[in-house]
Amino acid sequence: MKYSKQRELILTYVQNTKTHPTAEMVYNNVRQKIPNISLGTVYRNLNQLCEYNLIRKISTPNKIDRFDNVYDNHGHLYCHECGKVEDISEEIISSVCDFIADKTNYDIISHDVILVGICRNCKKKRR
Amino acid sequence: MKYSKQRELILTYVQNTKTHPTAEMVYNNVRQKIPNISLGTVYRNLNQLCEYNLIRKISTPNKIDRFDNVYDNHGHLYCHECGKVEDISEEIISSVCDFIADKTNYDIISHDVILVGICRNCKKKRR
DNA sequence: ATTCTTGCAAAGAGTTTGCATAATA
DNA sequence: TATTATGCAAACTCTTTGCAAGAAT
Repeated sequence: MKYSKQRELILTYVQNTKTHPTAEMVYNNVRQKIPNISLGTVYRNLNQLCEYNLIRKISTPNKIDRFDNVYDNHGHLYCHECGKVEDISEEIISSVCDFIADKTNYDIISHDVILVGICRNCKKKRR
Repeated sequence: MKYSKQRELILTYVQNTKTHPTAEMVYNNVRQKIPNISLGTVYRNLNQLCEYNLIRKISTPNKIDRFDNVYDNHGHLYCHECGKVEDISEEIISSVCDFIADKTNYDIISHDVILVGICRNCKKKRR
C-alpha cells in the first residue's frame, strides 16, 4: 500500500473516535484538513483499510455502513430508535458466541455480532 | 386494509417459505401468478405487511432486506460466506437477549437479533 | 362515491467505478 | 519511470414515491 495523506487521516480518525462513524462522518471530518477530498476517495480508502484489517465495517439495519477500529473482538448494539451504535465488550460477546456456536453449528465471527435493541436514553424518553 | 390479490399472494408466500426471501424473490414468485405485478407494489406491500406486524423485515450485512414470518421471536444467523439466513430458535435467542440485556442495560428487541457467522456448508467447503 | 391499490416510471440514498491527472516509490 | 492514489462525475443497486388509472368497500 502506497502512502497517502488522505488515507492516513481517514485511518487515524476511525481508530480514534468512539462514534462508529459513517463514510459521510469520516468525509466531513477529514475535509477539515483536506478540503477538496472527495467522498469517493473516502469510500475507496475505508474499503481498502477493511481489506487490510486495519479497520472494520459494521452493517446496521438502517443500511448505512459504519466503521470502527479492530483493537479487539467487541460486538455492537444498534439502537433501533436513535440509530446509535454502542460497544458490547469482548467478554460478553465471546460467551454469547460460544453459546450460539454450540447450539447451532455455526462458527460465529465474533467481530460481526450486531444486536438490535433500545438504548438507555431512548428507554428513558419512552416513559 | 383493503383487500388485494397482490397483497394476499405476497403474504402467503412470505409466511410459507423458509428462504427468508428478498423483495426480488417475492416478486419473482408472485409474478408466476400475476405476471404484470410491479416491483414497486411488492415493496409497498411488504412494508405495509410489516407495519401491520403480519411479517417482519430482516436486515442483513449485505444490505438487501429479507422478509420472514412472525410466528415467534426466533432470531437469525447470517452466513457471511454464502449469504444464507438461518433461524435461531426462540429459546436460544431469549437466553442470549436476557444475558446481554442484563449486562448492557439495553432492552433487546429479540426478533431483530442477527448474528453473523459461517454456516455448516461453507465450513465444510473451506476444508 | 369514496378510498385504497395498482403499474409504471422517475427519483432517492448510499456506494462503487472509469478516467485523466497527480503523487509516491 | 512504474505504480498507485486522487478528484470528479457518472453509473449502479436497492428502495421509495408521484401520478393517473383501476379495484374494493
